[in-house]
Formats: sequence, structure tokens, C-alpha cells
Amino acid sequence: MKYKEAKEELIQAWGNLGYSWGLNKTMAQIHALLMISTKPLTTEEIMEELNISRGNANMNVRALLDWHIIYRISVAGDRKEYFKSEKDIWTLARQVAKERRKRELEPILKVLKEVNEVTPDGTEETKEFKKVVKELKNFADKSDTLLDSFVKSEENWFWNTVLKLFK
Amino acid sequence: MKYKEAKEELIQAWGNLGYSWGLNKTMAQIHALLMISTKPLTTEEIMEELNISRGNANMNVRALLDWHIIYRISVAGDRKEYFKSEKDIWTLARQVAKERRKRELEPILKVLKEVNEVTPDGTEETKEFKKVVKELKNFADKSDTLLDSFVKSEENWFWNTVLKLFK
DNA sequence: ATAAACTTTCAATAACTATTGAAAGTTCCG
DNA sequence: CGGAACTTTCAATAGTTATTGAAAGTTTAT
Repeated sequence: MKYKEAKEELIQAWGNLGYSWGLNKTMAQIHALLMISTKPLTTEEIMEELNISRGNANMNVRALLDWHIIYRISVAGDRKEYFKSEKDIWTLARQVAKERRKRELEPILKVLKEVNEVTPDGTEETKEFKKVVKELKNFADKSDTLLDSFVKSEENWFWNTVLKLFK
Repeated sequence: MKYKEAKEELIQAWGNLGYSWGLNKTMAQIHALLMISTKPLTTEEIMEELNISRGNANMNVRALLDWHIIYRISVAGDRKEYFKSEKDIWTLARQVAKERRKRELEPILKVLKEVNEVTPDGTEETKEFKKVVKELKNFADKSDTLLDSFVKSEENWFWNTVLKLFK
């Protein structure tokens, strides 16, 4: 297989995976491109490689910076901004987990706390509702603890301990 | 807080969470509705509660059946179909993990295997590419093992072992 | 076989999300 | 300051995904 084909296929696939991780397609593709690049790239180069507009490139680069999974690099004597990806997939996964925890888990925890305040009126409905909310809360709390530990963990320790369990 | 408010808020929040789990908003809302319902519901009732059309209700109910997270129920002497949700959140999470593994992880594993066949031509680019692909593959394989064990696990065993670790 | 009761389909359309590219903004340097 | 080099914004538009609802299809009872 030729390098160019392989590169395109990987960028494509990474785009899809990233999408299911909560990034958007272009964001994930820019990330993939930076991931396999041997050197930091400029907006110009990203635009060219992925055939996207300046505005699109700029917006998605900023989103990636916002997620803290790529970095801005300055080169002495050059006014352009260069970008490089966090290359350690482990750090990347932790970072994504951290963001998603903030964006997704926290809001539902807040709602669960809120709706648990429903006034029990003795009906079957509110009884069931309370029960379901309690279970959801339990589950969400556990997931939160797990995610938090994951975010704070270090690679080897995590894989060593967890994979030992799951073998 | 009134039951009706709480119910609506929970359905809304569940809709968002479900979305980030890879379902779509309506799918997740129907699921939430069945989750807190004390009895199985018909398509008609779902349409009414969520203010959605017959087609929409039907399509999303079928998608939920497809994910195996709700069930079809027949009531003797009644021609209508009733639906009820898998109420155990643990079983639900396992089922979702299973589907996503199939839909998301498997394709990327396939691509990684494929692009690893790139012909090394001695350039820096292909060297880096190979390295990145190898790391991704390692990570994806580990995630796959982990997910698979999760899917096959039983609730107490899982939480007991994992949470002990992460305390 | 007929018809009522119910389910499924699907073309039209609404709603949402992503993308473009030109204009406005910023920074740097002589 | 002036203007070149670069970045950011945003209104317009393209593209995608979700939703509707009426028509077609299916099942069941008589």
C-alpha cells in the first residue's frame, strides 16, 4: 500500500472515530493530520492537505486548542503560527475523557440532583420515578468516580492494574 | 418540584446523555419515557407524551429494539404492541457498549490493520506513520479487550473490583 | 373475502450543523 | 505612521440529519 493512500485512509477513519468521541469530523481529521506529521504545520498547510477553507481550518484548530489536544508553536524568526498534536495517545484519551466529563456527565448529575426533589404524592408514578432517579444517580456517580480516576491516572499504572483484571 | 416538571426535565437530560452515548435525541427520550413508566406503552402513547409523529415514533422504537434496549410486549386480547424498557441501567450500559464496539471500534481496527501494510520507503514520513499506527493499534486493542470484558461482566463483580482500584 | 385495527414506509420538508471566503481585525517592523 | 503578513469573524450557503403525515402494507376477526 502506498503512503499517500494509507495516510488518507487513516485520516478518514480517525475522523469517524473522533466523531464518536464527541469531536467533529474536521476537528478529528486535523488532529489525525498533525498526529502523523513529522513537523508542526501552519493553517495554510492544513487547509491544503485537507482541502478546506481558511475559516474552517481556523475554527477547528481553535476548537482543538480548546480541548487541549493540540498545541501552538512559534518558530523564531517566523510570524506564522505552527500547530502540533499531542502525540501520546494516552494523554489524548485522558484529555478527551476530562472534557467529556465536564460537558456531559456534570450536566446530567446536576439534573438528577434536581429532579430527585420531586414531591412524592403517594402515586405509583412518583414512586417509580424516585426509584429510577436513584439508580441513575448511583450509576452516574460511579461513572464519575471512575472517569475522574482515569483522568488522573498514569498510563502504566492504569493498564497494568486494569488489564490484569480483565484478562 | 412537581412530578410533571421533573419528568420532563429528566427526559430532556436523558435525551442529551443518550445522544453522547451514540443514540439520537428522540431515541433516548423514548427510552427515558419507558424507563420511568410504570407500565409498557403503545406507540400511540409515546407519540402523545413526547409530541412526535407516528413515523418518528415508529422508527425510533425500531432503532431501540435493534439496539436491544427496549422490548416488545404483547397483551392477551389486545392487538396493539406495547413496549417496555430494559430497566436495569447496568444491562443497558453493557448493551450500549456492545453496540458501539461493533459500530465504532471494529471499523477502526480494520483500517489500522490495513494501513499498517504501507510500504516503508525509508522516508521520515513513513517511519513516523508506522510508529503512530502501531501506537494506535496498541491502544485500540487494549480498549477492545477492556470493552469486551465489560460487556461480558456482571454488575457487582465489575464495580467491586474496579471501584476498589479507583478509590 | 372484507374491513377494521394496527404498523411500516418514504417523499417532502423542516431543523440543524458545517463550510466557505471575503472583509475586518491584529501584530509586527521599517 | 503605513502596510505587509498573518489571524479571526461572520453572514451566506451548502450539506446533513431528523421529522412529518399520508399512503401503502399487514394482521386479525368474523
